[in-house]
Amino acid sequence: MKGKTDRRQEIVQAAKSLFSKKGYSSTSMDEIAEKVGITKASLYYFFESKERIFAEIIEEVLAEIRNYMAMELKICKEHSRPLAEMIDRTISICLKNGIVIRSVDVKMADIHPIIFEKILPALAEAKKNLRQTLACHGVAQSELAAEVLVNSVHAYVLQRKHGIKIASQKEYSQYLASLFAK
Amino acid sequence: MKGKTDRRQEIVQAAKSLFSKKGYSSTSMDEIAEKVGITKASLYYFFESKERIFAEIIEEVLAEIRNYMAMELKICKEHSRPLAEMIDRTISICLKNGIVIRSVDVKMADIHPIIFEKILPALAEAKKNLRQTLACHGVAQSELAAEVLVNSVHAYVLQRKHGIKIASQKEYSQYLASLFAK
DNA sequence: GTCTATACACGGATAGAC
DNA sequence: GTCTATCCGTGTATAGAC
Repeated sequence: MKGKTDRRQEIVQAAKSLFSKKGYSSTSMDEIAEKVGITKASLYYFFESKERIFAEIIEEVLAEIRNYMAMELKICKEHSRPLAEMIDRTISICLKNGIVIRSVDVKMADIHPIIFEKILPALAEAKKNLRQTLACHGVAQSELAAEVLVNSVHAYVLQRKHGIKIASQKEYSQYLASLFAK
Repeated sequence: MKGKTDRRQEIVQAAKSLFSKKGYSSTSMDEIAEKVGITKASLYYFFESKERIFAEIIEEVLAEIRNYMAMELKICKEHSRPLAEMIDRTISICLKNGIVIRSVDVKMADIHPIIFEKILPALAEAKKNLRQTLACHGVAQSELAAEVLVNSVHAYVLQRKHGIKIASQKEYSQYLASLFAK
């Protein structure tokens, strides 16, 4: 009925939404299947395991983030734009994806080491791009700044997902920018 | 053989260590029991459920954090001490406990609402004390600052636990202080 | 491709002996 | 208090029909 790629993508979307909210191990294949509107068995037509779905999500998200970060670096080099806007866009991208990938999270998910090793480079490159972009915006100690920024955005997305009261996106990004700018 | 309170405490310690590293739902009662050196069944002599162990850990950690925060607030009001030192001490306390409790984490653990409601006040008070302490140190927008600080320390502890390369505690606390101080 | 049925392992929890 | 044995629900994954 659906194109093969469509279904795959639906599954990835459903799983992404559930993993990001409840965490990898608390999410069952049944829940993913139900969200897609098929049965659990059908998932295994597209993916050989739950871990493989997780790996695909991570690869997909990291690819998008990496592309985005590369673009931000380019923007920063060519024009002079406010840091707050860059952070605001970063939060938007992360909210759209609904999930912020950090190596700790992957380690906590207890994903098979071989899969983990495969995604490490993408993770490292995304972080490197973020660091360079911050440096380009004149942020001091960009390594540590990137660390703080990633964790702040990670927590922001999570809290929004769980309906926990938190500052507006605009307020939050301006605050973070003000921390790094001074 | 052991005093009743001792065993209870051993169980709490083992569970704390495992929950904080692998997360609540990825940790099994068997693992906790093995770490203590008893069987799973024996755990149920002391605790009626896995959730109850979790609740006890949270209560214990929050009590310590709350006391510590109250002390920091007092210190700050009476003497004038560097912010970096306060942050450094906070990280030490969190590393010692091995776990930083945030409401998102409790929500993600999918703990029974009734238990969750019980710990909410302690969570709120700890955060309030942190906010006041930061304000006392002259930190602007202390609400947002507390948010960023908690998440940074949370991530720091987690990364240390998983052996992920990160700045030294001293460097990290000084950096965070420098962000808030300016 | 999607389903029903099922195999199989794991995890939480209890029963009852010692 | 701690154990062995066991119950039972859930979860991943597979077999095989349609």
